[in-house]
Amino acid sequence: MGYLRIGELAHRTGTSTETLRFYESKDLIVAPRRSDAGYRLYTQADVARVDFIVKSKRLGFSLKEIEELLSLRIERESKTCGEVKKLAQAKLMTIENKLVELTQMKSALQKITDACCGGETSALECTILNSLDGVSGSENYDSKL
Amino acid sequence: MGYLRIGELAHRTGTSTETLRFYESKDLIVAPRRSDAGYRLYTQADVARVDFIVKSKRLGFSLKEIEELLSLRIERESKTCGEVKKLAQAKLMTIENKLVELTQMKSALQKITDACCGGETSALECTILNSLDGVSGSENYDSKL
DNA sequence: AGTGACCTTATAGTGAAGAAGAAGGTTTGT
DNA sequence: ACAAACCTTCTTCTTCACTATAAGGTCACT
Repeated sequence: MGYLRIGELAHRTGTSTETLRFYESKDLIVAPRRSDAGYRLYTQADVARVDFIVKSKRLGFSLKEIEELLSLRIERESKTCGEVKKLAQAKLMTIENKLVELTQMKSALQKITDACCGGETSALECTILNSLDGVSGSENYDSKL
Repeated sequence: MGYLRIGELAHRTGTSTETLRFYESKDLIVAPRRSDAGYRLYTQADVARVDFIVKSKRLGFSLKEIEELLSLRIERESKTCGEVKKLAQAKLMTIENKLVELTQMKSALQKITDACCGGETSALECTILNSLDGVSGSENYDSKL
């Protein structure tokens, strides 16, 4: 009891059974235990894991990057603690960069909605690019790890 | 003078000439004026536009969504002001959602790096999924416009 | 016993976003 | 004048992330 079959997991995470099998083949989700008939049986932990994958995808991470994020774990006795920390910090920088860029985009969009239909005082022309004026041109950002 | 050829624009934006022609074919960048020989001649405005495209891609927007963002412009006499505002607000919500999720991810990663190698007090096991514990399971987020 | 909704593997196909290559014209430096 | 480094269009190829199809097994219900 308490186990989910693949269709139910797909439903709960907004994915599809094909996608879930695909993720398993890519080692993004651990191969779950099987029923006598060979059906995949998932747990709540799998729901959380798939939710994380879906979220991360929305944020522009590739499946490869998501695998890296999911593999981040500190274990006692781990010999690779330094590596974990290094990778985690690299990911943190990536995320902080995304946060900055998203925030810029947000304020640009807000400028547009604020100027729009707020009365007859609206600008002659306002675009998202104009709204971003003076906010970082090309800043030679390098996302390579 | 002042014009860039396609190679230079590619270099400045961290893209490639093929990518820029591809974006033009997809109407993400406006077909620029040509030299007598037929070479594309770009301006600073094009640099900003391509920079925006590159940034937006990093944030997980598809080329189709980026086209929508770029088409957002308020013009005086515009008959579609209401639509502009509606679309801009929808995009704003998408962005705010991304901001929330990124922020959660950031603090989860920070938990990991903080716990890691800070001494012998590190947790038995800390993963990004554990760090996200209690922070929104599946929240039925619907990104459809 | 049969039907329909589920599940299995394996293989092939799709769409997005480029990347690579062919065949040729242009520009710049020496 | 000629080579190197640009540029042009057009067509084909690749990678990623699914998506669909085929052929069959399982489960619950009537």
